[in-house]
Amino acid sequence: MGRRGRKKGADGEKRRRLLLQAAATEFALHGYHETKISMIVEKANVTQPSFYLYFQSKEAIFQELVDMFQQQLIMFIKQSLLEEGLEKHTLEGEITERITRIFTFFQEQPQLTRIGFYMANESKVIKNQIAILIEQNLLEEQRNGYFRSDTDMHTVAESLVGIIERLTKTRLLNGLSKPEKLANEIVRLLLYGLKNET
Amino acid sequence: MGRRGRKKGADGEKRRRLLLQAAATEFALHGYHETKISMIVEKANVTQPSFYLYFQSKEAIFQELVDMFQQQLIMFIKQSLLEEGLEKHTLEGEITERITRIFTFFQEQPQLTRIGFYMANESKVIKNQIAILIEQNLLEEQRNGYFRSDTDMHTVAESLVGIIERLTKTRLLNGLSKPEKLANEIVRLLLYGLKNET
Amino acid sequence: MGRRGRKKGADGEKRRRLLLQAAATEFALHGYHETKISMIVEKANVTQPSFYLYFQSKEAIFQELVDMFQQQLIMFIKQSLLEEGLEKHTLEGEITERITRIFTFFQEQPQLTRIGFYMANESKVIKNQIAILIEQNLLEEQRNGYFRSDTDMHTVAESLVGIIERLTKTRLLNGLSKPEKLANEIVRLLLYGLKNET
Amino acid sequence: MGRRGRKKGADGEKRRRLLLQAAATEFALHGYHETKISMIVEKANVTQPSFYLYFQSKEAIFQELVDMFQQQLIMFIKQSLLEEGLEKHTLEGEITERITRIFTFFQEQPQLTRIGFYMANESKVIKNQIAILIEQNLLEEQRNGYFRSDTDMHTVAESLVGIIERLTKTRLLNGLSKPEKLANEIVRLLLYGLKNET
DNA sequence: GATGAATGAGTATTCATTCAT
DNA sequence: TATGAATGAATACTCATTCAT
Repeated sequence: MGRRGRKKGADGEKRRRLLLQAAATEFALHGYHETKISMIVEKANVTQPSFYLYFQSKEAIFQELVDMFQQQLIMFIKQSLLEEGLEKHTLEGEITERITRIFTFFQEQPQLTRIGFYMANESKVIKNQIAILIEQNLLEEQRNGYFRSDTDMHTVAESLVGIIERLTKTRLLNGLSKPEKLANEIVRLLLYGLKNET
Repeated sequence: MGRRGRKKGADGEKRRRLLLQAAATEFALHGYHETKISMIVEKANVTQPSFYLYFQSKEAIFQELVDMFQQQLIMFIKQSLLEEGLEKHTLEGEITERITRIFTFFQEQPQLTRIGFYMANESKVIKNQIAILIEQNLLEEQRNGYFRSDTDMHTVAESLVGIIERLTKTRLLNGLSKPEKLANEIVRLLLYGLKNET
Repeated sequence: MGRRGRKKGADGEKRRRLLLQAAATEFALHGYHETKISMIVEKANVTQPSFYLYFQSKEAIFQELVDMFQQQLIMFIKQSLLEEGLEKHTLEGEITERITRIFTFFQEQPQLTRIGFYMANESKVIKNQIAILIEQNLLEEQRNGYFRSDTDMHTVAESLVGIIERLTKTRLLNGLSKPEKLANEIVRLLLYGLKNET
Repeated sequence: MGRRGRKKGADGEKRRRLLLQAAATEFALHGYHETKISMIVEKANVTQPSFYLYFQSKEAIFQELVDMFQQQLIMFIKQSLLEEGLEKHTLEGEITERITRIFTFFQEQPQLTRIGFYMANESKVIKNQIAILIEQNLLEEQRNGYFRSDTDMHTVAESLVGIIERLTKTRLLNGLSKPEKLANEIVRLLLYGLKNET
């Protein structure tokens, strides 16, 4: 069951994970530049050369965290696409469910989210990918007649990403709101608008 | 015209502005850490020690740019509050106008916006202030019966900030959309929602 | 009289030369790897960052010394070619003169010689160039009938370079012999051989 | 066959030789400093700590290779002294034979030669020893009247070493010339010189 | 007021070498 | 005997900041 190249037993893997965890914490807290290798290794109780036993450079470990975020997020979304649609019978419920899941993922991975969704250069790409995914979904519903045909779904998708981005930061990651509640509020707003119907 | 501090004459002021402009360009382009003092002074055609004649530190000049953004934005918003409400007779028009103005300001100050709205630590505070302002407006309209009473205006305000934040980055600052168009789309979305009324 | 790019006054140039001199001494003494930047700056009475004010890297200053050696050597040889041939009437005398000059140059630049002729990667190229130059000279004399026609001048040229290389190290640079004497011995050996004519 | 130190068995010896061979290859190719222990052990398919089971340090293994070169060379020369002189009847033939043998040894041990003759600090000593040996031979022939009495045999010996040194590098080790040919050319040059007798 | 020159204090990275098992 | 893992000790290089003139 050779894990990764020629070396590293269970002990090494453990230490590797320890470093990744420490790095995640520090990066999430202080950002890339303000986080020094010395801070990471201190938190992981490891010497500085040991760090380079497991990671090529500071940039490399940061990138690895970003990749973890990205891959886990993609996996998470793929799974969501497979599971859902079965039980939820209303459109509103389905959309709410999808957004809830994204929030849930962010909630469960607060550090990776801070790093991959807010700090990395790739975060731009990641958000764009999400926006595209959302847009495709919206377009399908629009074709199915659920949404107004005069609305530019690209802008809507971008807006939704913006909303998620902001609420994640101001309400979710600090524990002020729960995924379900946030998703519900957003969906109601986007579906029905603010305007009083009277 | 006796204006003239202890030290710098008109020439000095010119140089100071030159440095601020150069710093704005560089910071907006490369971010805080990747921007070196040497890059700023080179762009401003000024020697390194001269820099410290006008600014205490790298952080100080960055902060000054952030402050400029914040103050100009506040001034801009205050003016908007005074001017508007006169001509626009519909609620939708008024809201659209307000958002348009924010976008317009961002469009006119792309570098300061990048710095003060996206890179600075204060951007968090700035966005919060905008969110509060928006929320207060929304709450008033809600009290006036224009908006549903069952909607949490805090979340709406935050959402709007998120939307503005994202669309500014992905559509406005790169010239893909104009303030009016963006504002219109947003307002329609938020007022009436996506749902097909049939 | 702007010397070199935009900056550096006389003071800077002085320090630059100081560093070059110190580096030459240290490199000649300890070789590239065993010479640390700290040794160079200490010898030059300069701080480490100052070093980087004048040279991009350790490799760069070493290369500069190598280039100096190479260029001075080329200039020296060119000059020799122009001057000589006028007074010296015998072939032997002319050849001796040329070799003497090379030794003289090495003697006057012992450190650069150690660096550029023995330590640098380019030394291979430099020696080859000298060998080619010598070979061309020998071939001409051969065509003129001064030298045996059955001798491979390429090998002779290479041999002469080998002789110069070794005698420079074992006799010249440590002051055991003088250029003239060495050149005389070599030329006599190469022209007439060892064999007793009886 | 009770040979067997305290620790290493036959397997150990094999490994030791493997390491020596790998080290020879790497040192010959990249030099001392650019060769890392990690490169040696990788080439020998051995772990890093194993290396230290057989050699005290990087310097030690390098030194061992240098010693091997030196001892083998001495042995080789001693053998040559015993064997020759019997069959070769002419002086020229005898000298040619001796030089041929040295070249042959270098050709058969290219890596050790590169290390011991060109890279090691001892190479200076080794070359000096060879020079002394040669000088003694030459002096004897001189006393026997074969060589001019007005020639400084010390310089001749040094010159011969220089020639061998250079031709080995530029013609022998890269396969451009064969020992016999090189030796012949050298001896003819040194015995009879370049000068056309007419 | 202006500048050429200088530097203190970091900071990532490397590598030979050695534990602990 | 063998090895996965660890590390002490350096080392080149950077950059914001400040003298001295």
